[in-house]
Amino acid sequence: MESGCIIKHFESYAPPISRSEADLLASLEKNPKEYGKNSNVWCQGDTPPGDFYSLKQGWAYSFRDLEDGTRQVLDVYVPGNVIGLRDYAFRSRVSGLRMLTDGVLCAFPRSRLTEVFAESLLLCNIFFTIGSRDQAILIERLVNMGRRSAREKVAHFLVETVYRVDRTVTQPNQPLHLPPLTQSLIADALGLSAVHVNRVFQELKDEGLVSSPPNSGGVQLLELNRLKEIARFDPTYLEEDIQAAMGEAGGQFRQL
Amino acid sequence: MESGCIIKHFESYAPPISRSEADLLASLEKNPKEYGKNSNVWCQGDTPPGDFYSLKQGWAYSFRDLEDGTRQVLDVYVPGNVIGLRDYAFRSRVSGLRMLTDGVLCAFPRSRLTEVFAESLLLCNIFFTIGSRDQAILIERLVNMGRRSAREKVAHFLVETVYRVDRTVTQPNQPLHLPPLTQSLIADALGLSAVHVNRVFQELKDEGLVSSPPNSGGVQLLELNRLKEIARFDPTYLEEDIQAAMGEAGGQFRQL
DNA sequence: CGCCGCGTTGAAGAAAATCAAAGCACGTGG
DNA sequence: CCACGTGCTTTGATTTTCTTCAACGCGGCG
Repeated sequence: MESGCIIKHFESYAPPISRSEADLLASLEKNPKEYGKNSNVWCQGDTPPGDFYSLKQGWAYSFRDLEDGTRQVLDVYVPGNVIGLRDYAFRSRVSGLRMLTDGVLCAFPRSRLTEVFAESLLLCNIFFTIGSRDQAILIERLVNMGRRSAREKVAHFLVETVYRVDRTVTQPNQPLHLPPLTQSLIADALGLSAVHVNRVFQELKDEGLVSSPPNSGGVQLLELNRLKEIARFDPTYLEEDIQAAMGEAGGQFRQL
Repeated sequence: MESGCIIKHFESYAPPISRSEADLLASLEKNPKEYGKNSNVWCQGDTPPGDFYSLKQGWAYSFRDLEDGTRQVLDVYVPGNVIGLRDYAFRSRVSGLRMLTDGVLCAFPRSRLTEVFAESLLLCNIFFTIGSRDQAILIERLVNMGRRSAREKVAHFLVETVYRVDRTVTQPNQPLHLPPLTQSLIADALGLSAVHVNRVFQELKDEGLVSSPPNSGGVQLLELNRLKEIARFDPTYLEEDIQAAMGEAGGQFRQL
């Protein structure tokens, strides 16, 4: 994380980044702040939606609380993710953000984003890419929730999550490491009841596809390929490409 | 539509638009093309994802086809909407786009967008606002699908759709006019079976909340307020605000 | 006319929710 | 060290919601 988590993450979009733009990105990581497990970074309805954040360490998730006491988990974030662009156009937060574990976030004010747009066309494109990717993930979750069985939903959610973790934080030979997702969080993400998620888990455990060692705090995926089959998982929606987005003009910089 | 549907739509985000920027926007409406009802504008997987489109006339929807023959409808578009930003970061289309009625679309190439970013900070912000709004809509659909009953889902979907139509195309004293949504399209949008959607409709009709005159081709909402209650509809997520997004620097232009 | 897409209806069955209770790990305070 | 509370998981019994299958009606259109 030493060289800047955002930069590391963005390099996966656009490997060759200029020095000045790296500086620009680094400036977005100026205000690291620690947040405790289960603390709210912001709440839905907060006004005005002040800052964006980059997640430097730990896991977080965004969610909506409903009038009837239930909630919908919208997305789970891994280190390197940029969070809060979603609220860009609104007067108040459309969803809450809460820490899944202890972690570190870097805030940067919304107005700063406009400056970044003005200063670098590449970064403007990168942020657009992030927005596009965020939409692709939401769409896939929509498909998952709308047209798949509980078993498929759970498998898909797990596989997607390891994929996303893998992209940014996995060390080479570590086993696939998932955040400490509780079953009721998964349920709230997939529109299921916690009880039913548990039953699905039993099934998957009996088949030897996942395990949940009581102490390690989370789930382990034992048979990733089998789970992908069950989920009919197609990772296309996670494989964005800033080069493609910018076309032949890919390398061009904005004149300052 | 004569003065440009996009412009009209964007003025609802940011009323005072400069002449040069209006020209820029107008240039995005240069290639109107007609599409027949049920024709595909593009298909999921099409590569590369060439153009964005603005919907000038008619209705359209985006969707994903699944391996098992089912499909998930992702969003319904009304005139004035900009469609396809979602694919910005990808090598191929993540979803298909099909016409719900005869209509007119204006294409503009992806590369053109980068030029627009370079030329106008305001427009860059506007496109960012569109992306943010698109996300908010997807999130609301996620909530709808995950944590509401079929009755609530249908009510919510209908109310949202009239709201969006209302914003851009409704004439003052016309009755609330919906696109000709088939029940199975609604089902595919909400993750329900067409049969069950039909039963929900029967219920709503019996209560006098909606009607479906056989010839008018669609649904009519008779008791909007009652439907909003049922759906627990909160329009916040449709009320974006470019001014807020740009902050105090709202009026500034990029130096060319 | 006859086909086709869409809406409607009924009956049966599957998937998931709900309700209720108990177990288990972990931390906290006595 | 042990008792206790708390949050999460597990399990069974029951009920609800929604799906599936199958059939029929109905209007438009070649």
